[in-house]
Amino acid sequence: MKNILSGDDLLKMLEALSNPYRLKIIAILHKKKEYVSQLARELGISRPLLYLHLQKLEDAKLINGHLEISNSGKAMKYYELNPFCIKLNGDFIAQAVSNLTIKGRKE
Amino acid sequence: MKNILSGDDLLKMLEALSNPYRLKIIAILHKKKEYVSQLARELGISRPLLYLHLQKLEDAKLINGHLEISNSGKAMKYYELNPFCIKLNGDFIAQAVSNLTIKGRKE
DNA sequence: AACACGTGTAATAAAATTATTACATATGAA
DNA sequence: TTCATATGTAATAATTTTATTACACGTGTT
Repeated sequence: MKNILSGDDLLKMLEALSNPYRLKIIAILHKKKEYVSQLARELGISRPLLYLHLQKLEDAKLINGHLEISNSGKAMKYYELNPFCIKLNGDFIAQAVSNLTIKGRKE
Repeated sequence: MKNILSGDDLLKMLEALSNPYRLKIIAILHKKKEYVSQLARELGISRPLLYLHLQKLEDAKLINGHLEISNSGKAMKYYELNPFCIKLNGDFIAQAVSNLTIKGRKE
Protein backbone atom coordinates (compact mmCIF):
# COMPACT_ATOMS: atom_id res chain seq x y z
CA MET A 1 0.00 0.00 0.00
CA LYS A 2 1.43 3.28 -1.13
CA ASN A 3 1.46 6.54 0.69
CA ILE A 4 -0.32 9.35 -1.11
CA LEU A 5 1.60 11.92 0.93
CA SER A 6 5.20 12.78 0.11
CA GLY A 7 7.60 13.39 2.96
CA ASP A 8 7.70 17.03 2.01
CA ASP A 9 3.92 17.31 2.08
CA LEU A 10 3.74 15.54 5.42
CA LEU A 11 6.36 17.88 6.83
CA LYS A 12 4.50 20.91 5.54
CA MET A 13 1.34 19.67 7.16
CA LEU A 14 3.06 18.99 10.48
CA GLU A 15 4.67 22.42 10.41
CA ALA A 16 1.28 23.97 9.75
CA LEU A 17 -0.20 22.15 12.72
CA SER A 18 2.58 22.90 15.16
CA ASN A 19 1.27 26.18 16.51
CA PRO A 20 -1.45 26.75 19.11
CA TYR A 21 -3.33 29.40 17.12
CA ARG A 22 -3.36 27.21 14.06
CA LEU A 23 -4.68 24.26 16.04
CA LYS A 24 -7.41 26.55 17.36
CA ILE A 25 -8.24 27.69 13.86
CA ILE A 26 -8.61 24.06 12.82
CA ALA A 27 -10.87 23.45 15.79
CA ILE A 28 -13.08 26.44 14.98
CA LEU A 29 -13.33 25.64 11.28
CA HIS A 30 -14.12 22.04 12.15
CA LYS A 31 -17.44 23.28 13.52
CA LYS A 32 -18.30 25.81 10.83
CA LYS A 33 -16.84 28.05 8.18
CA GLU A 34 -15.90 31.51 9.38
CA TYR A 35 -14.69 34.83 8.00
CA VAL A 36 -11.39 36.46 8.79
CA SER A 37 -12.39 39.36 11.03
CA GLN A 38 -14.64 37.14 13.10
CA LEU A 39 -11.89 34.55 13.45
CA ALA A 40 -9.49 37.25 14.60
CA ARG A 41 -11.95 38.30 17.28
CA GLU A 42 -12.53 34.75 18.46
CA LEU A 43 -8.82 34.09 18.69
CA GLY A 44 -8.01 37.46 20.16
CA ILE A 45 -5.30 38.27 17.65
CA SER A 46 -4.75 40.92 14.98
CA ARG A 47 -5.76 40.34 11.38
CA PRO A 48 -2.25 40.62 9.99
CA LEU A 49 -1.10 37.88 12.33
CA LEU A 50 -4.13 35.80 11.55
CA TYR A 51 -3.45 36.09 7.84
CA LEU A 52 -0.01 34.65 8.37
CA HIS A 53 -1.45 31.65 10.17
CA LEU A 54 -4.23 31.15 7.64
CA GLN A 55 -1.67 31.25 4.85
CA LYS A 56 0.35 28.47 6.41
CA LEU A 57 -2.70 26.33 6.85
CA GLU A 58 -3.82 27.02 3.31
CA ASP A 59 -0.37 26.28 1.89
CA ALA A 60 -0.51 22.93 3.63
CA LYS A 61 -3.94 22.41 2.04
CA LEU A 62 -5.62 22.04 5.40
CA ILE A 63 -8.07 24.88 4.83
CA ASN A 64 -9.20 27.02 1.95
CA GLY A 65 -10.76 30.39 1.63
CA HIS A 66 -13.12 32.12 -0.75
CA LEU A 67 -14.82 35.47 -0.98
CA GLU A 68 -18.55 35.81 -0.40
CA ILE A 69 -20.63 38.93 -0.83
CA SER A 70 -22.83 39.34 2.21
CA ASN A 71 -26.47 40.46 2.01
CA SER A 72 -25.38 43.90 3.09
CA GLY A 73 -22.99 43.97 0.12
CA LYS A 74 -19.67 43.57 1.92
CA ALA A 75 -16.97 41.23 0.69
CA MET A 76 -16.27 38.59 3.35
CA LYS A 77 -13.48 36.09 3.16
CA TYR A 78 -14.64 32.78 4.51
CA TYR A 79 -12.34 29.92 5.35
CA GLU A 80 -13.38 26.32 5.73
CA LEU A 81 -11.70 23.13 6.82
CA ASN A 82 -10.48 20.78 4.17
CA PRO A 83 -11.29 17.39 5.76
CA PHE A 84 -8.22 15.25 6.38
CA CYS A 85 -7.23 12.17 8.32
CA ILE A 86 -3.69 10.98 8.88
CA LYS A 87 -2.77 7.91 10.88
CA LEU A 88 0.46 9.14 12.34
CA ASN A 89 2.83 6.38 13.44
CA GLY A 90 6.31 5.02 12.87
CA ASP A 91 5.36 3.08 9.76
CA PHE A 92 3.67 6.01 8.13
CA ILE A 93 6.53 8.36 8.86
CA ALA A 94 9.21 5.91 7.76
CA GLN A 95 7.35 5.55 4.50
CA ALA A 96 6.93 9.25 3.93
CA VAL A 97 10.56 9.97 4.79
CA SER A 98 11.67 7.88 1.83
CA ASN A 99 11.04 10.93 -0.31
CA LEU A 100 11.79 13.78 2.02
CA THR A 101 13.96 16.72 1.07
CA ILE A 102 16.25 18.49 3.47
CA LYS A 103 16.64 22.20 2.81
CA GLY A 104 16.99 22.27 -0.93
CA ARG A 105 19.35 19.31 -0.95
CA LYS A 106 18.77 16.65 -3.55
CA GLU A 107 19.21 13.96 -0.87
CA MET B 1 -14.57 8.55 24.20
CA LYS B 2 -12.01 10.73 25.86
CA ASN B 3 -8.75 11.89 24.45
CA ILE B 4 -5.71 10.76 26.40
CA LEU B 5 -3.66 13.56 24.88
CA SER B 6 -3.94 17.13 26.13
CA GLY B 7 -3.78 19.92 23.59
CA ASP B 8 -0.41 20.91 24.99
CA ASP B 9 0.94 17.39 24.61
CA LEU B 10 -0.39 17.14 21.08
CA LEU B 11 1.22 20.44 20.21
CA LYS B 12 4.52 19.35 21.69
CA MET B 13 4.38 16.19 19.64
CA LEU B 14 3.55 18.05 16.44
CA GLU B 15 6.35 20.52 17.08
CA ALA B 16 8.74 17.64 17.60
CA LEU B 17 7.70 16.09 14.31
CA SER B 18 7.85 19.25 12.25
CA ASN B 19 11.47 19.06 11.19
CA PRO B 20 13.02 16.94 8.43
CA TYR B 21 15.90 15.62 10.56
CA ARG B 22 13.57 14.62 13.30
CA LEU B 23 11.31 12.79 10.88
CA LYS B 24 14.38 10.97 9.60
CA ILE B 25 15.38 10.07 13.12
CA ILE B 26 11.93 8.59 13.69
CA ALA B 27 12.26 6.63 10.46
CA ILE B 28 15.67 5.24 11.43
CA LEU B 29 14.64 4.33 14.95
CA HIS B 30 11.51 2.71 13.61
CA LYS B 31 13.76 0.05 12.09
CA LYS B 32 16.17 -0.42 14.99
CA LYS B 33 17.64 1.26 18.02
CA GLU B 34 20.79 3.24 17.30
CA TYR B 35 23.48 5.14 19.19
CA VAL B 36 24.16 8.85 18.92
CA SER B 37 27.42 8.96 16.95
CA GLN B 38 26.16 6.46 14.42
CA LEU B 39 22.93 8.41 14.02
CA ALA B 40 24.92 11.57 13.43
CA ARG B 41 26.87 9.85 10.68
CA GLU B 42 23.76 8.47 9.03
CA LEU B 43 22.09 11.85 9.07
CA GLY B 44 25.22 13.72 8.09
CA ILE B 45 24.97 16.23 10.93
CA SER B 46 27.09 17.15 13.93
CA ARG B 47 26.49 15.61 17.31
CA PRO B 48 25.64 18.88 19.05
CA LEU B 49 22.91 19.48 16.52
CA LEU B 50 21.73 15.93 16.76
CA TYR B 51 21.49 16.21 20.52
CA LEU B 52 19.18 19.16 20.14
CA HIS B 53 16.89 17.17 17.87
CA LEU B 54 16.98 14.08 20.06
CA GLN B 55 16.10 16.19 23.06
CA LYS B 56 13.00 17.57 21.38
CA LEU B 57 11.86 14.12 20.39
CA GLU B 58 12.53 12.80 23.87
CA ASP B 59 10.70 15.73 25.51
CA ALA B 60 7.71 14.89 23.36
CA LYS B 61 8.05 11.28 24.58
CA LEU B 62 8.47 9.98 21.04
CA ILE B 63 11.83 8.35 21.73
CA ASN B 64 13.93 7.50 24.74
CA GLY B 65 17.57 6.92 25.31
CA HIS B 66 19.67 4.82 27.66
CA LEU B 67 23.34 4.09 28.13
CA GLU B 68 24.75 0.70 27.25
CA ILE B 69 28.28 -0.50 27.85
CA SER B 70 29.55 -2.14 24.69
CA ASN B 71 31.60 -5.33 24.70
CA SER B 72 34.69 -3.25 24.13
CA GLY B 73 33.84 -1.29 27.25
CA LYS B 74 32.68 1.99 25.77
CA ALA B 75 29.58 3.80 26.94
CA MET B 76 27.11 4.08 24.09
CA LYS B 77 23.91 6.05 24.23
CA TYR B 78 21.20 4.20 22.39
CA TYR B 79 17.88 5.72 21.44
CA GLU B 80 14.78 3.80 20.53
CA LEU B 81 11.38 4.67 19.23
CA ASN B 82 8.53 4.86 21.65
CA PRO B 83 5.67 3.36 19.59
CA PHE B 84 2.82 5.77 18.99
CA CYS B 85 -0.22 6.11 16.81
CA ILE B 86 -2.32 9.23 16.43
CA LYS B 87 -5.32 9.51 14.16
CA LEU B 88 -4.94 13.10 13.16
CA ASN B 89 -8.15 14.74 11.94
CA GLY B 90 -10.49 17.61 12.67
CA ASP B 91 -12.34 15.82 15.43
CA PHE B 92 -9.23 14.79 17.23
CA ILE B 93 -7.72 18.26 17.06
CA ALA B 94 -10.94 20.01 18.09
CA GLN B 95 -11.05 17.74 21.10
CA ALA B 96 -7.43 18.28 22.08
CA VAL B 97 -7.72 22.04 21.64
CA SER B 98 -10.30 22.17 24.43
CA ASN B 99 -7.40 22.14 26.86
CA LEU B 100 -4.71 23.92 24.97
CA THR B 101 -2.59 26.67 26.45
CA ILE B 102 -1.33 29.65 24.51
CA LYS B 103 2.03 30.94 25.63
CA GLY B 104 1.67 30.83 29.38
CA ARG B 105 -1.81 32.31 29.27
CA LYS B 106 -4.44 30.75 31.48
CA GLU B 107 -6.82 30.76 28.51
C1' DA C 1 -19.08 63.64 5.78
C1' DA C 2 -17.89 60.75 9.51
C1' DC C 3 -18.27 56.17 11.40
C1' DA C 4 -18.31 51.16 11.71
C1' DC C 5 -16.95 47.16 9.67
C1' DG C 6 -14.92 44.45 6.07
C1' DT C 7 -10.43 42.96 2.98
C1' DG C 8 -5.51 43.18 2.13
C1' DT C 9 -0.35 44.10 2.54
C1' DA C 10 4.33 46.23 3.41
C1' DA C 11 7.82 47.12 6.70
C1' DT C 12 9.74 46.20 10.84
C1' DA C 13 10.64 44.21 15.46
C1' DA C 14 10.82 40.44 18.64
C1' DA C 15 11.38 35.79 19.78
C1' DA C 16 12.26 31.05 18.93
C1' DT C 17 14.51 27.53 16.36
C1' DT C 18 18.35 25.66 14.15
C1' DA C 19 23.27 25.29 13.38
C1' DT C 20 28.22 25.85 14.42
C1' DT C 21 32.43 26.05 17.01
C1' DA C 22 35.11 24.96 20.65
C1' DC C 23 35.67 22.57 24.44
C1' DA C 24 35.91 18.62 28.32
C1' DT C 25 35.85 13.74 29.61
C1' DA C 26 36.54 8.53 29.00
C1' DT C 27 37.86 3.83 26.86
C1' DG C 28 40.44 0.54 23.99
C1' DA C 29 43.92 -0.36 20.57
C1' DA C 30 48.30 0.45 18.06
C1' DT D 1 51.81 7.94 24.41
C1' DT D 2 49.07 8.80 20.59
C1' DC D 3 45.07 7.73 17.78
C1' DA D 4 40.33 6.58 17.06
C1' DT D 5 36.01 6.38 18.99
C1' DA D 6 32.54 7.35 22.24
C1' DT D 7 29.59 10.89 25.46
C1' DG D 8 28.37 15.49 26.77
C1' DT D 9 27.82 20.70 26.99
C1' DA D 10 28.58 25.83 26.79
C1' DA D 11 28.70 29.83 23.98
C1' DT D 12 27.60 31.93 19.97
C1' DA D 13 25.85 32.78 15.23
C1' DA D 14 22.49 32.31 11.64
C1' DT D 15 17.97 31.66 10.17
C1' DT D 16 13.09 31.20 10.53
C1' DT D 17 8.93 32.07 12.73
C1' DT D 18 5.91 34.96 15.05
C1' DA D 19 4.07 39.45 16.15
C1' DT D 20 3.25 44.46 15.63
C1' DT D 21 2.47 48.83 13.44
C1' DA D 22 1.00 51.52 9.96
C1' DC D 23 -1.01 51.86 5.96
C1' DA D 24 -4.57 51.57 1.62
C1' DC D 25 -9.09 50.63 -0.16
C1' DG D 26 -14.32 49.52 -0.22
C1' DT D 27 -19.41 49.36 1.37
C1' DG D 28 -23.45 50.61 4.10
C1' DT D 29 -25.38 53.48 7.82
C1' DT D 30 -26.10 57.63 10.54
